[in-house]
Order: sequence, then structure tokens, then C-alpha cells
Amino acid sequence: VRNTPPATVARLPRYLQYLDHQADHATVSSEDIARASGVNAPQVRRDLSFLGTLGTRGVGYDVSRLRPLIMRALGLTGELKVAIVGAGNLGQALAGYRGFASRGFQVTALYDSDPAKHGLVVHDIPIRPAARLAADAAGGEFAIAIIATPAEVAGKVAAELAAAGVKSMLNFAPARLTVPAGVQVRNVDLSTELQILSFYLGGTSEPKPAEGT
Amino acid sequence: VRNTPPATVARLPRYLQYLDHQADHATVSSEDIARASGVNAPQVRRDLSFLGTLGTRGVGYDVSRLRPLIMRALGLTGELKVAIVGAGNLGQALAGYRGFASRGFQVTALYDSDPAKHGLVVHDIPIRPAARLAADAAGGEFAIAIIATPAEVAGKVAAELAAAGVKSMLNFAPARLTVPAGVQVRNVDLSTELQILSFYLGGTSEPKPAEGT
DNA sequence: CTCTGTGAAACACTTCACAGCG
DNA sequence: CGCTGTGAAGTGTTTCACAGAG
Repeated sequence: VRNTPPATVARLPRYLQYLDHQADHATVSSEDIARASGVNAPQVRRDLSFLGTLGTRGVGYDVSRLRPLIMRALGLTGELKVAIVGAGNLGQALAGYRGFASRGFQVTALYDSDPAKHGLVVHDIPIRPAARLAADAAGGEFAIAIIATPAEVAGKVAAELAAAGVKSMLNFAPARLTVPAGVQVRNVDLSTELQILSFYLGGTSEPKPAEGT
Repeated sequence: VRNTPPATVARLPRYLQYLDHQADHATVSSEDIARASGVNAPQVRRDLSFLGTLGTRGVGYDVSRLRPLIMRALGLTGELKVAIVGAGNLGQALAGYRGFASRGFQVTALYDSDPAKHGLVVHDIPIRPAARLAADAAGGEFAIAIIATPAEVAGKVAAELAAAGVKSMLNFAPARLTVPAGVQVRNVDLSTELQILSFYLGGTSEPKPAEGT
């Protein structure tokens, strides 16, 4: 299950999201999943086949069986601890995002360099000094870091986190982070997204559907 | 230039971002762009070749020539007007994002259904009643909408915008929006991103680099 | 001699079509 | 009979290797 193609991995969360809205005892067809996820049915079947033989021919997939299987495939076993670096507008907005807990992510702390913010609690999450970042990371306080700092310091933060052993980062700063091999960085760049939209806005061609990835 | 592959379009903003940090009179090689953008040099050359013959063999690419060419290819001519729907934590954080103006995007308004917020000004951007959304959209007040509402109403908002003629949306709500053909929606879903990171966290394989897209 | 631009090969991903299980 | 699972075909994307311009 480790040789799952990246394109498939990127779609699994969408299938999971659909399954979350289905009753546990229900049975769903590849067509059902496909319609809800914006892909086509053969694609769904192919994707799921990478995880093994999960469905029943002539019937479909058991939600109660499929859901845990996808979760395990994604490594969503137990709570994953997440830290948010940067307690500005964006960092605080992310701290208030309700989708975390419901999907097994636990936000342990916000980090900020501004002493005036230290000790404050935002959406039940404490703001800590940025100086503690490396120590907390090395101590295993979190596995994933969300970078919501200004672009100027994002690279520095990423390097610090990587040195402290953090393997996964989600970067919101408009900057390319260069990290050692083995560290996963996913960039969410607003400007990039808007510029891509801009391209298809002017066009008369049939663009490919796209993803936040 | 209209048959530019989606994969190439998704990379052009990265090249542009690098060029923005270079002096206007400078010359850059495909290798320079590649290193800064996290791709390899032949890829950069292939991508740029879709826009025409832009470089000088043996020398490289003129920043002053390449930059406007990429911008034109992306449709970044003049100011693009953007509206943000939902003036909650996230909507207000997005309204304060400094990367907009510097890249030719102008945020015209925030829309919210809460009357208590109407008339307020956040980061110089006025908050308007959600009821005005369709009329403003149809009146051409903005070309792109950013959806930062709760998931429950995101679908409704998207349908309303699509009916009013909005062709491009960036969706931050954790929901699949189903829109008519011809409307571009890009989803930025935090849970999805974290779940993908989670997969690679557990893995021992060499994952493909990824993108906010 | 350097660095672009591009055929051609390799690879990855998607779609099709259907055999086969329940 | 319906829907899964999957070979095989088709399409899109990346990489290679090098001809050729400056």
C-alpha cells in the first residue's frame, strides 16, 4: 500500500470526506463516491484497488469497512499533533478552524515572536514564544507544523523546524521553502491560486479541473 | 499559447515569483529559475517554450522580457477584482493579506450575512450584506470570488455566484462545490492537506514533491 | 563554449471495456 | 443482473540528449 501513486493519495481525503457524511451501515457504489468527489467512477475503483480488495461485486463498498481502511492508509491512526507558527491574522484564523479536531488533528500551540502575545489563549490554544519552537519540536510536542508567518521569516522557521526533526510542514507564506530531503512541504499560496484562476478566466479553452494541492 | 498544459500553468506563478525578486535588467538561466522553483531545468525550458521563443541561446532569459510575457500568458493584465465572501476569522485574515495588491489583485469587498458587521471596514475593505452579493457580481464589481464561509452555506454561495456570472472561485470551505461547466473552482482544504502530509509522515517511500494547488 | 529549444523516449496517470464474483 | 477489479489502450507529463544559435 506504500506504492500508492501521489495522485491517488491526493484524492483519498475527498473520498473520506464523502464517507463521513454517510451512515456507517450504508453501502456506496464507486459511482456514488465519484459523483460526490468530482471524479469519475473507474478512477475511484482504480484508486481504491491500491488499498486492496475492499468492495463487494454487484453491491458496492461498505462504509463501515472502507472508512477505517482509507484512514489507515492515510496514516490517520490516533491523534496527530499540529503546531501553528505565527499568531497573526492568519495563524489565529487557522487556530479557530473547526475542521481540525473532527478529523483527528490536535493543535497543541501557536508560536509567535511578539512578547505581547505570549501567554494569551486564542480559541483555547496557548500562544508561546517562538524561541521555544525548536525545543518543543525536538521534544515531540507536535509532528506537523503550519507556517503562517510573514514571508521574510518563513525560510528561517522551516530550517529551524527541519533541524529539530519536523518532517511535515504546511506553508502559507508566499515563499519557496528549501528543506532537506525527507521533509515534506506543501505550499498553499493565495497568489499562485489566483494567478492560475486568472489564466482560465481569460481563456476560451476547456481547462482541467483543479485541486487545492 | 492557449494550449498550455495545466501542469505548466500551475508552475508559471512560481517562476514569476522568482523573477519578481530579480533585477529588471538581469539575465537568468533555466537552471537559476529551476533551483528557485524546486523543479529541474529542462522542465523550465519546456514550460517557457509554450509561451514562445523567449530566451537567448548561450545566455539565458532577460528578466525584463520574460516577466511581462509570463504575466500576459497568465492573463495578469490590469487589475483583477476579487471579492471575499464570509467576514469571519478567515475572511478577515484574507482581507489583510498583503500579497494581493502587490500582484495586481484588488479586493473590492467582504460580504457577510451578519447585519452587525455591515458597514464595518476591515483592512480598508468594507463589509457588505450578503444579500448584495448576486447583484454586485452581476454588475461586474468583481471577477473572482473567494469563499470563506462555513461549509454549510458554501454550496449555496457558489451556486448564487455562478448564476450571477462569476467564472472563477477559490473555495476555503471544507466542501465539494458543484458548479455549472465553465466555472473554475479551486479548493483549498486544510484537512485534505494535512491528511496528505499524514500519509507521507508514516511512509518510508520517496514521495513526489507537492503543491498548494 | 554555453545555454536554449525540442524531437524522442520514458514515465505516470486516466479512461475504457469487460471478465468475473456475489 | 449489478458493480467491482483490472488488463489494455490512450492521454498527459517529465526526462533525456543533443542540435543549433549566439
